[in-house]
Amino acid sequence: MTKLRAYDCAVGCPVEATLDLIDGKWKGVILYHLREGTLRFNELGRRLTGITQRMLTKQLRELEEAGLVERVVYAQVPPKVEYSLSAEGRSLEPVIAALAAWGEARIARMAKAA
Amino acid sequence: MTKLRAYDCAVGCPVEATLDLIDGKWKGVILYHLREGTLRFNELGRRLTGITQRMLTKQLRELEEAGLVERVVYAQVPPKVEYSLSAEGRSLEPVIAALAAWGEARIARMAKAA
DNA sequence: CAGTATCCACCTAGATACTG
DNA sequence: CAGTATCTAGGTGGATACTG
Repeated sequence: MTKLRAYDCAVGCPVEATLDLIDGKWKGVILYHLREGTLRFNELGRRLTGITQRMLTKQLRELEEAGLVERVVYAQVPPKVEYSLSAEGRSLEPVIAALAAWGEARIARMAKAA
Repeated sequence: MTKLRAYDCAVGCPVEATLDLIDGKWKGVILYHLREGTLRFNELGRRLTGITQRMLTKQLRELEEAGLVERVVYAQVPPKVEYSLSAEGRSLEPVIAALAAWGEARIARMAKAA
């Protein structure tokens, strides 16, 4: 037993709750791109450098399950599937914007340091 | 080759840049707790339900290397080590606050839905 | 008190190939 | 077009024991 004592999880957990949803290299960026509007599966893929179809599918399913993204399938051939932010997802926009703004400032600082 | 084409990484990457730094279940929460002031190693540990010493050490080292957290060692027995936000870390406060605020609202919504 | 040192199970995510 | 199916290397993080 080296596990540290636990006595106040509630404090700070909201941060974790949010991060859990937008975690993992892709979700935040997906949300970022969907802010601008609806995108089809491959349109989104093209905006996410290096992601595989498998990963994109997985991340979108998780975002959908979290209620942040909506998926609309058009019954046609060739298939057409559109992804967009749900109301809950749009409520995250200020958070995504904060992440983006800070990231930009940080990148600028790093560039200047070099 | 199923990897999707890449042609505009720069867009949205700031989000990823930020998330990379506060990623992984603990860092965001650590930053959250350090907002309130300097904390010693075990004080911090007690606030992070279920974290092991190994993990806490690792996360703190990474935050330190990212320049977000400062570590001050007092040459005494028993040891005393204090952690606090650096200036760069403090610049993240609005972001952490946004994450926390949204998380709280989300948790409240979920509670009401049940 | 504030860590190190090991060991290990699991998961993540990439590569690749195939399909309705 | 929008996925699914497999396989797998590597990393993440947990458990546990030990220490200056």
